[in-house]
Amino acid sequence: MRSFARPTLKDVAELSGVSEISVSRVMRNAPNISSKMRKKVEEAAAQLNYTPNRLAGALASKTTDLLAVIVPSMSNSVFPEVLDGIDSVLNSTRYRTVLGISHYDEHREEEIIRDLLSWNPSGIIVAGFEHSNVSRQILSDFANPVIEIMDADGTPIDTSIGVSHEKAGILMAEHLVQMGYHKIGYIGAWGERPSRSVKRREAFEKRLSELGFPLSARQIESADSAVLLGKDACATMLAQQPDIDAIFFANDDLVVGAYIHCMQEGISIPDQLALAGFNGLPLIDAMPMEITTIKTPRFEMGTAAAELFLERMSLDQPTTKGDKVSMPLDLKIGQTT
Amino acid sequence: MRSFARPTLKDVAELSGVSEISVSRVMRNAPNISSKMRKKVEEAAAQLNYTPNRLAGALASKTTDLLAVIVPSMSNSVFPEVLDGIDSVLNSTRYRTVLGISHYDEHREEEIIRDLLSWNPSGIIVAGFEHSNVSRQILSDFANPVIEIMDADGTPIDTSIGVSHEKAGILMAEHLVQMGYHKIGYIGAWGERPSRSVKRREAFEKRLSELGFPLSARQIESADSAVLLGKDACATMLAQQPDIDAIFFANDDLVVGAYIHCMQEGISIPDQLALAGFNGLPLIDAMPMEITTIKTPRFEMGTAAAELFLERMSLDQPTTKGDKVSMPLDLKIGQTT
DNA sequence: CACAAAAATGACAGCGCTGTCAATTTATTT
DNA sequence: AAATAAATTGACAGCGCTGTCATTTTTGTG
Repeated sequence: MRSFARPTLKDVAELSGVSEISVSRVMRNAPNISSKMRKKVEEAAAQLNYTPNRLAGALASKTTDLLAVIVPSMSNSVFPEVLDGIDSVLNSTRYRTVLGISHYDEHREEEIIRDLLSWNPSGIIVAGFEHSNVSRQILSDFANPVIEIMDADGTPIDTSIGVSHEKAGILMAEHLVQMGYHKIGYIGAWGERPSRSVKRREAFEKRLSELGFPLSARQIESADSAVLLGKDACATMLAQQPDIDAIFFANDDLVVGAYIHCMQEGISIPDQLALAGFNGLPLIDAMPMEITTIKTPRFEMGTAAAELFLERMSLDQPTTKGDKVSMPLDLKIGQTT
Repeated sequence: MRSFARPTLKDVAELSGVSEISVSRVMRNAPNISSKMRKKVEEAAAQLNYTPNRLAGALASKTTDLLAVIVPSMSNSVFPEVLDGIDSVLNSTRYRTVLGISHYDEHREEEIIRDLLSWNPSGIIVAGFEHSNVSRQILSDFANPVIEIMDADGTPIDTSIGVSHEKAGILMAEHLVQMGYHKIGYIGAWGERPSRSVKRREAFEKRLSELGFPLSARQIESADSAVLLGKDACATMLAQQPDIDAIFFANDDLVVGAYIHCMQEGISIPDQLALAGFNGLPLIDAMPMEITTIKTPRFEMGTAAAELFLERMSLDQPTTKGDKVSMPLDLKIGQTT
């Protein structure tokens, strides 16, 4: 039995000679407190080193200052950046983040959703529109804001903030064809589990076909996206189809690996092979050559989601469903295409 | 007023015709429950789609299933990997992580500690031994496990799990001198705020001096460690002191930037300049050349911390202070030294 | 200065659950 | 079958706080 010998409201009330509820009001900065009262209570609280028990407060008020956040992965900088964005907005507020990592597994996501919601968070942020049916049901029933981030091509349960991966695919298809590449390959990772990368690739392929140059090679790795994986995948694809003249990668770490592979093998970029990535990770800024990519606003999706959450919390009707925010993509044309 | 029309224990109790406490027992898998009872209750719970309110449970039992985790940064893969490690252990348990990011700021760390502890977590994981006096006091008074991760050179408040940064500095000093480098530079970042990097550098410098080749150049950047920063910092150092023959970097992303700089500038590695990093980030595995670095067990520090936490929670006396765990470092000698 | 209105404070119940211990039922022993 | 032990179930209070509404004090007005 762990002991929390922490002082309670009662202790502060007794020491300062006022009622518990008044102490509660002072601690919460409620209105209509005389400065005399405030001073008395604050002194007593300081003397006892009192910290409110938020659990009790949350139970009594039926509101927690917790925001549940479920990310699919921590293995590249995408979601840490999103979390950083969320935190940057929340850290000056009373809200804290409760974290879950789903590892791109719908079933685990469902468990985590269930578990996190049992803490009665004031809202929940999840990635994408892809959830198990049960998850979707639970989230629909949840009385507080549900914010789906990262994607913009789909119907949100409540509110979504993200980018259009379809648009990204189309954008890149048009760019590559326009630059004169006709034998184009695609390399993905993670077994393409987040459906938004599937959407992106399919839109990419569709647009390529429309433009008359259907995809020449497609390779989806099951491992996590990583620089090394991109290097190997690129080598494999080139070995199988040496006539490929451009490759679009599902993530920037892959394209960096491919770039390094080409440097090592003396493959001239973009003459022999053009390379393009996705996300605009900080990593690519350091490469000797500017790498073509589509920048996604990861940190900003985090901040936007957190701000939207705060906004909803400040309304009378936080229950009112929100809408769908599509954030801009930025095709950064570098020297690799 | 947000409504949680969620069913409660009482609802389940009424539907199944038993007492609330029995429902509670079934939900918690308490011992001594007849299978008849279990079945009845579980059916009723399923029918109502009942989820326990952990807030109430936590208040009543004075134990939460929350573990507070405060990391200093999300801007490179170090702490995401640690979090991933923590999560990998915790996700099969009932414990959840409440996250705070201190941005290497003691004052903010203090606020976050205060805030997170008000949720009565069952434990807290913080980075390093460097805390404000108030933080240290609060953590000492905290009745549950306090685990300080990342470092091993210091006195833990309660328990620590980390690597010896002093040893790392010494290791690298010896390696570089042994390989024949005598004009050695050091490049750091983040304004060297986490004290463990200071310790590492100082041990490095001390050992170099002892070996007769004191540090020739030292450059501490104030920005966050990043590939691009390493590139620029390396360029600056070489411009100022072209005779430097080896550089030890505070983090691998810096060394990768420097490596790319050298490739771009035609500086031959390791003949003209030797490079060594720290951490063993996945990033360096993809470079055309094996980069010398000291691998730190980041994911493992996360798992070890979480396991230690679980172990403490399963004891009768989780209050008993733990000890100090020093995890091994791995000097990976590559082709850049 | 009397009186209404506004501000400040307090009493009380209860949020949804669990710890404790008592009461009941079932199993075991002689 | 009676007596005892063990397993199962329940009653009750209370965790530490806040919502609601009642009460007291202060302020403002004619």
